[in-house]
Amino acid sequence: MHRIKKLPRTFYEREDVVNISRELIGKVLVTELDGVRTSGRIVETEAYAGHGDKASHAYGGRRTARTEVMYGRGGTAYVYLCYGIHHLFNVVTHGRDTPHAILIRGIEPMEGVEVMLERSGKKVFDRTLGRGPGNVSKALGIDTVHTGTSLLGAEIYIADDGFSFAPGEIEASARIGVDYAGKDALLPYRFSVKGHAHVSGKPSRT
DNA sequence: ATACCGATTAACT
DNA sequence: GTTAATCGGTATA
Repeated sequence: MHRIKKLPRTFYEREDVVNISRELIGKVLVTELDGVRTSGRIVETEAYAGHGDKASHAYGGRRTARTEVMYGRGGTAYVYLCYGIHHLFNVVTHGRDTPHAILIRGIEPMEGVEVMLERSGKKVFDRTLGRGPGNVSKALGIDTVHTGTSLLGAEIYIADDGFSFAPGEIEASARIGVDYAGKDALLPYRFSVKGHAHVSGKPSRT
């Protein structure tokens, strides 16, 4: 039985959100809601570097009821609704008053596949389960009521099960859907496992 | 109060 | 490759 270690507060409360973003690739995102446990390995992430990052909701120090969570401690969930339909799950990093966050964009389903299929309204397992940020939340049962939830608690957390991808399997690229961010849209803040089926976008070639 | 828009997805042509 | 769906957040008055 492999041992699973929940990531500690110190993992999240560090300065370099981009680096943390890369480190999250290969970790396991777990939700345990209403006694039902579902999990998946993170294969795609994007870093949002707070006030200095035009693509971030907290750009320029913007602070509203929605983004308030990002100004809290590292190790907190920031969930919001996009396009009125999709719940996007983010991990808040850095300490108080520095609104860094990491969007989880893709997971490879592990435990509770049946439940995830049901939540996603799918009949059979395929690559779209857990592929793309909206689908990640749907599969894991995360929605906006979970914003502000501590990742050190029992409901939602990220763990290290000892597995890791080889450095060469992880690639950096520009973030998705942030064209409005000008030059910040070009920053290589997106990390993904090369050619992995549960990474959004076209299959990457080597 | 009202108006515009989005860290997307799925279903089209 | 293109586009409709859909509604809370944010800005503006």
